[in-house]
Amino acid sequence: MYSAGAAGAASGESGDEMSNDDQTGAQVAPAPSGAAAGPDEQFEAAVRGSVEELLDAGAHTDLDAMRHSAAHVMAEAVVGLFPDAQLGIGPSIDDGFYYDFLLSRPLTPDDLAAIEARMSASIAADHPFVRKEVPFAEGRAFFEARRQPFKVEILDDLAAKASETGEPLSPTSTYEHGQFIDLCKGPHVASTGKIGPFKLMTVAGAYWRGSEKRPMLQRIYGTVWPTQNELDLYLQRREEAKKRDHRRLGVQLDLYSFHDVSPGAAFWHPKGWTLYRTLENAMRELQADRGYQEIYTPPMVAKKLWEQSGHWDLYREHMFLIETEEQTFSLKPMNCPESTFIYKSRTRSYRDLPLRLSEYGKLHRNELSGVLAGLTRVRHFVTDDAHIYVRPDQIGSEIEALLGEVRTSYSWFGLEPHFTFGTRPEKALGDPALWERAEKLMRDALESSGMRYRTKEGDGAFYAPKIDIQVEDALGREWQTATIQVDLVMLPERFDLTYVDENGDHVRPVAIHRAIYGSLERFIGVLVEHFAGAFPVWCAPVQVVVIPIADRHVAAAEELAGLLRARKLHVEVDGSDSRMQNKIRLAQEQKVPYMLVLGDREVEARTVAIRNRAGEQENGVTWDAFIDRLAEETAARRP
RNA sequence: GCCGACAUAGCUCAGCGGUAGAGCAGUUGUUUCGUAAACAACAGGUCCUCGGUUCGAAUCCGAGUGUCGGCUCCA
Repeated sequence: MYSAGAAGAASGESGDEMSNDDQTGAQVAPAPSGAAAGPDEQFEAAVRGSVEELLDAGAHTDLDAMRHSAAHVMAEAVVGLFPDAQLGIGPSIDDGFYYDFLLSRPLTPDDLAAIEARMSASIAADHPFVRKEVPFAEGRAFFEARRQPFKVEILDDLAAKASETGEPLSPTSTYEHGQFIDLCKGPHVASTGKIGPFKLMTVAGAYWRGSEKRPMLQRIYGTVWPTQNELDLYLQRREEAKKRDHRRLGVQLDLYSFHDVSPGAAFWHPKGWTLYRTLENAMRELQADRGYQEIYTPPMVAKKLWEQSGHWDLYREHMFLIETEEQTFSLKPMNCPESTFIYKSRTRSYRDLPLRLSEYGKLHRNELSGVLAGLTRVRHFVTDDAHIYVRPDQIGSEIEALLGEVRTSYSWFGLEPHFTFGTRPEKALGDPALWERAEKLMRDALESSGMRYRTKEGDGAFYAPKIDIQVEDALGREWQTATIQVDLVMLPERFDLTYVDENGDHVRPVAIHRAIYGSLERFIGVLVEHFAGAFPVWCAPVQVVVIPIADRHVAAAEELAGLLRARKLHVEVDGSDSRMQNKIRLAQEQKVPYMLVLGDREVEARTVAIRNRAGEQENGVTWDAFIDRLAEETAARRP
């Protein structure tokens, strides 16, 4: 919205919303429609808080322009209620808009209602949006006089930038509607009457220019759509997402819970832990097929190891420290450094490589209290981690194979992985030349694999460039899960790893860090929301509920359950004295794939009446036939 | 960590200065039932914690803890 020379706005994608957490991951913004990236395309975001970012009101389409116009109308309403309000920025975003304000007091829900009422009045009045351009100095003086220091700051930044590049200073453009005037580059709809049905959603804090060193403003989020129907659909979608919230379903399905005695760590209930182990074991099987060897290393490690690995310098703030007997230890935030002890426990030959060491290590990261969120952002979690030591010539084929692991395991859930390549970050370990080499190796592997990926510069781990994998859930939200990193720096150099090559020389191996689920915790959170709790048969914590119709059928039900358990299938018997209808209702609510009804007919014939959770019915199936069918379905791991 | 909101029975929530309520779940009894809720009785609470105001606090105020919505961060 801010005036002048914001041609670079198109780079705004919402890439700056992207997370680069590699193992716990964080939710990433839905991929912007324009961001479909082929192998050659770069994915670049405006630097957070930069003048480019501030200038980009996100108004690239007609809908964006309307949303951005709604932000102006909201600002008009807020200024009406708070004449001293200082205005930040107010761009359009996915599904709506926001505007940031510095106000004399915190906003309340009542304020939101009052703001909405004023907005409606302004829209009804159908004020035209009028663009004006004035010379820079005049524009600056105008906002200075109106006591809008944030606007003045933006203008001063523009001036500074212009004098740097030697370009002429563009005139200041403003948009005015009714009594309200704002620094803005546009575009806008013709008049306020063109703004569709809207709703203010929430108030939140937001640092000015995204910097925790700057003042915190109050941000109001709103949504606006061309038609009432689209607004209703959007609100319905949000309701649907709420119903799928893994925090809510975790309680409903008795999977896990959270307690104030351990913020950021899940308490796994029997059913949740069954799911957890099922996923873990599926991955173990895949790893066994690929020649991984599982290890286990201590969760608490002395400081000197972290000094050697570089974590002490670059990662200490996220580590839980423990002082004992005048030594400092840390709960490990990553598994990688410890695997080197196992690597170094004997002299390695080139014939030993690739050496694939997997570890389901318990990790602790001291995340800020404010970022914790259910299973998706935790302080304690386990990754399906592995460190693969390879010869340089094996990197390409290994990465190829790892990408195959991702495809295979994600197909168990019907998830379609997306790939992002992250390069050397600002805070990075080691020689830039090594980084360049590692990046080239990874890029080559990606290119030769022929798959689509996008690049995010500076998004690598502090010790290695990485390929991150995101998945989209059933509601189109993207989550970061897996990661593959090619490390020439931390493990090989800092821990002085070598192997003996064909010539008898001691040379450096390359360490590939990889996690396919990423954190089990996070992955399960994503799965719960993706499936809305109705897990595929193969990993459902309860695959079958046997429902005896009357007491006299309970013994047979237990017998059938015993046969199922003997095949490692997860079964429960509802032997309560509830009526059958109620037992079915409860099993439905628990999203159990199969309900087996046992009455006189079935017990006599040793058959079952099958009802699946879609409500489909199949009668007279023999016990053996059902057991074989379920065992087959479980082994096949179909989504 | 920062801004704001919220915290009442196992769960979902009502009550918002005058000795704590509902539905579901639980227990017990009756019922033995054919594809999404049988009937009844009973039991269940330091109203998050600590402090303050008040004759009196679940209710008002302050601090702490946790959670939620964001921001920042995120290997």
